[in-house]
Amino acid sequence: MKTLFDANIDNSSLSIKQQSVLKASLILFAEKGYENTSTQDIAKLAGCAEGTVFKHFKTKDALLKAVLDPFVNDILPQVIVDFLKDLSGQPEEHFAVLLRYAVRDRIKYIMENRQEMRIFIQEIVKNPSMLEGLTSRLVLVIETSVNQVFSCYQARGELVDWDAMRIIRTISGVLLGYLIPNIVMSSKPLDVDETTNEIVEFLLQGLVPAEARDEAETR
Amino acid sequence: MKTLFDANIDNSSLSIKQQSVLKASLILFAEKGYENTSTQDIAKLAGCAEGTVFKHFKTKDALLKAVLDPFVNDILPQVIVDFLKDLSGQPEEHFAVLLRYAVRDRIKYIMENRQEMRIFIQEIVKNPSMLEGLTSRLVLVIETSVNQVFSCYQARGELVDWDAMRIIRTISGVLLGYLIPNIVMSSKPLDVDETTNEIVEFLLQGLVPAEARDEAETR
Amino acid sequence: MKTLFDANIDNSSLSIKQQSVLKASLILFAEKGYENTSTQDIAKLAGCAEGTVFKHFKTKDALLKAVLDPFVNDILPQVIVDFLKDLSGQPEEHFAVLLRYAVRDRIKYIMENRQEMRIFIQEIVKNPSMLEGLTSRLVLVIETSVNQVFSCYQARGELVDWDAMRIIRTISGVLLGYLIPNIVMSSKPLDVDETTNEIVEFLLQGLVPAEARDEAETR
Amino acid sequence: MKTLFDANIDNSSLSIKQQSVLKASLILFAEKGYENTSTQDIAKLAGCAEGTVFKHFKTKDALLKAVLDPFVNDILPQVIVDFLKDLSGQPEEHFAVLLRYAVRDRIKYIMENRQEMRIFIQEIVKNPSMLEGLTSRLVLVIETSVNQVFSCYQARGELVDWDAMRIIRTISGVLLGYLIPNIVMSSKPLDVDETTNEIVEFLLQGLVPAEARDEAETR
DNA sequence: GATGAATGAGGGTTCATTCAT
DNA sequence: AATGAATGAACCCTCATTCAT
Repeated sequence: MKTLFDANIDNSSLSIKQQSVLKASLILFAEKGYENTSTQDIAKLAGCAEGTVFKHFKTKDALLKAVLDPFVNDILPQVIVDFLKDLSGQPEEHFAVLLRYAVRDRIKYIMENRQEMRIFIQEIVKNPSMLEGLTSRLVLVIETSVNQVFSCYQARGELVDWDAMRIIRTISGVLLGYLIPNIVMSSKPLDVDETTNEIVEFLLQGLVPAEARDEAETR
Repeated sequence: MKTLFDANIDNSSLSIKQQSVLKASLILFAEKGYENTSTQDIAKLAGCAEGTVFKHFKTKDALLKAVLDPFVNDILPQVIVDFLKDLSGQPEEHFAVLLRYAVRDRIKYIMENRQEMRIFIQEIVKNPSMLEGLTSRLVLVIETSVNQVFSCYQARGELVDWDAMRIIRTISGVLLGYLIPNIVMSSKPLDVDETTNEIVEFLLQGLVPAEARDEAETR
Repeated sequence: MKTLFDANIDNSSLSIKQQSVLKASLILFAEKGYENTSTQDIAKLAGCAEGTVFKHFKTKDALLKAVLDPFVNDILPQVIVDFLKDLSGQPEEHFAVLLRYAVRDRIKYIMENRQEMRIFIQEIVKNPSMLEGLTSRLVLVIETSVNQVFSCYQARGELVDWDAMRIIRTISGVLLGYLIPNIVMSSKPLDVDETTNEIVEFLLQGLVPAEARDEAETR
Repeated sequence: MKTLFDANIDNSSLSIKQQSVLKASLILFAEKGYENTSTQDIAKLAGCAEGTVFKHFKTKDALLKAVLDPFVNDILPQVIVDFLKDLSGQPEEHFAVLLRYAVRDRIKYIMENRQEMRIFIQEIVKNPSMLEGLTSRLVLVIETSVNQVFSCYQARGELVDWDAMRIIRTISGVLLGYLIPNIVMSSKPLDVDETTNEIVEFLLQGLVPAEARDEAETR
C-alpha cells in the first residue's frame, strides 16, 4: 500500500504551473464548491491561461479527481491503518492510553487536510456512490486486522466486550460527530488538545469498563 | 407529527402545479444537488412548463429557500424543543427511559425529512454562514431551558454531573456521527429501532453513572 | 377629417378598466419605452389582471397602436391644419402677428401631449417607415392649401419670397429643433411664452423682410 | 477627419472577430434598436458564435457602451470644439464665411456618424439622464471659450448682439431641427451642400445684421 | 367581462473545452 | 508547454399570450 509520501510523487512530476493549478483548485473547490468554481477562476488564481488548466488535466472533473484521489486512495486509508497500528503497536500499554494517543494523531491529521476533507464531504453528499469503493476497501483493511487488535485488550478487561466492528463504528461515529461540523464551518480550526480530551473522555466512558478506567487513570 | 409540508402554511396557498414544483425541487435537489439540477429538470418532473417554475418562485435560489426555510426555521428548532420537552415532561421517570424515548422520536423525525436534511447539509458545506443564524437561535432556545431540565436528574444521580451544554453537545455529536453518514448515503434508510438502541446504549455508558444505569434496566 | 374630440370617442366606448389600461400604457411607454414595459407592468399600474390587458387589446402591439393612432392620425394632422388655419383665418392681420399666435398655440398643444410625442419619437427612431404614411398625408394636406395661404403675405411684402414648402420646412425645422430636445428630456416642461418669444423672434428674422418687420413691431 | 473607429484607441487592441462584433452591433442597433437586436443577431452578422460576443464585452449593455462611449465622450465634444475653432481660427474673415465653412464641416461629420447618432438618439429618448453628463461637459467647454469667439464679430457688426449662449442655442437648434429628422429616417442621406446652403442662409438672416450681410455677399 | 395560472419561445449569459499560434 | 480567442451547449429567466374558471 502506498503511503502518503508516495501519493504525492505524481504531483511532483508536474510542472510548476500545473502544481499551481492543482493548488488553486484545492483552495477554490474547498472554498466555493466544485460547481461554483469556474476553470477561469482556477486559471486566474493559478496565474496561468485557461488553456493551461486543460493541458495536463484533460477535464475539470479530472482535476477534481487529481485533487481528491490521493486523499481518498492514500491518505484516508492510511489514517485507518495508522490508527490501528497505533492501537496495536505497544500492547503492553493500557488501551486508554493508546486510544488517547491514536485519536489525537488522527484529529491532527484530519485538521491538516481540512480543505481536501471539505471537498470530499461536498462530493460525497452529492454523489454517495463515490463512497462505495472507499468503504469496501476500508472494511477490508479493517476486518482483516481489527479482531486481533482489540481481543488483547478485551482479554485484559480494558475494553468493552463488543463486536470489533461495532467498536470501530462507535469511535468513528463519535469522531465524525465532532469533526464534521467543525470542518464544514471552516472559519475556526479546532483546538486539537481540547477536542481530544473531550472525545476521549467520552469514548472511554462507553468503551472501557469502570474498574479498568480507574486503573488507567491512577497509573 | 408534522412534516415539512404541513409546517409550511404558505404551501396551502400554492396551486397544485406549484406544489408539484416544490416537491420536484425537493426530490431533485436532494438527489443531484442544487447546482446539478436544472430548472428544466424540475419542470419536467413537476409536469409543467419551465416558465411555470418561475411564476411563483421568482428565482431558482428562491426555490431553494422555499424548500429549506420551513425546515431550517420551523422543523429543526422544533426538533430541539421537542427533545427537551420529552426529557423534562415526566420528571418522575428515570433519565435513561426518557432519553431513549426522546432519541428514538428525533431519529424517526429526521429520517422522515431525509431529503430536506440532505439538501441542508449540501448547502451548509458550501456556505457555512447559513448556519450562523440557525445556531444562534438554537443556542438561545437551548440555554434558556436546558439547565432546569437536567439538574433534576443530576440531583437524583441519574445523569453525569457535567455542564448542561456539554451534555447537549455530546448527545448531538453522537447523533450526528451516526445519522449524517446515513443521510448522505441515501440508498439505505436507517432502521430506527436498531440505531436507537445502539446510540442510546452508548450514550448511557457515557452519560449515566453505572449504579443508576443498573437500576434503570432492572426497573 | 376627424377632430381631436372625435378621436377620443373610440376610447370612451371602453370600459373603465380598459381605459385605465390605456392610460397606464401611455404613462409607461412614455417613461420607459415600449420594449422595456411589460404587460405585467401595465396590468399592475392599471390595477387589473394581466389577462384583462389582452381582453380588449389583442396584442401588446395593438395597445401601442391604440395609444398612438389617435395622436398620429388625428392630433398631429390637426396641428398642421390648425396652424395653417390660424395663419390664413384673418388675412387683414400682419403675418408676424399671426405667426406668433399660431406658433404659441402649437407649442402649447404639443406640450400638452408630451407623453404621446415621446412615444411617437421613440417609435419613429426605431422604425422610420412609420413616418411614411403620416408624411405623405401631411404633404397632401399642406400642399393643397399652403400656396394660397402664403401668397397673400408675400404679395404684401410681409413674408420672404421663398417656395411655400421651404417656408414650412423652415418653421417646422426650427420648432422641432427647440421642442424635441425638451420633450426628450422629460423633467422640465418648457415655458411656453418664453419659448414662443425666442422662436418667433428668430423665425421673423429669417422669414420677414426687415422693413416689414419694423412695421409689425411699431404697430 | 477622425471617425468613430479611429477615435477609440482601445479598438485597435481588439481581435478581428471582436471588431466585427462591434461593427455588427453598430449596424444592428442603428437599424432595429437596442432592445430589438438579439445577441444572436449580432453573432450571426459578425460571423461568430454567440459566446464570442460575450468574451470581450461582458454584457449586452457593455456592448452598447462600447459603441456609444467614444461617440459621446470623444466625437461629440470634438464636434463642438472644432466648430468653435473654425469660427475663431481666422478672425480676419467675415463671420458669414466662417459660419458656412463650420456648419458644412459639422454636417458632413455628423452624416459620417449617422449610425452612432441614431443609436445615441434612441438611447437618449429612452433615458434622458444619459444626456446630463454630456451636457454639463459641453456647457463647460462652450462657456469658457464662446464669449471671446463671438465678441470680435459682434464688435465689427457682423453678428447680432445676443448673449453668446443664445447664439449657440440658436445655431444648434436649427441644425438639430434639420438633421435629426433626416438621421431618423435613415433611408435617404442628406445632400451636404444643399442642406448647408439652406441652413446657413436661414441662420444668416437671423444672426447677421442686414447691412453686414450684403457686404459679405459682395465680397 | 375579468381573472391569474400556465405556457413555451426566445433572451442574455456562463462555462468547460478546443485549437491555432 | 503555454496561451487566450473562439466555441456552442446549456443554463436561468422574462414575457406576450392563452384559457379554464
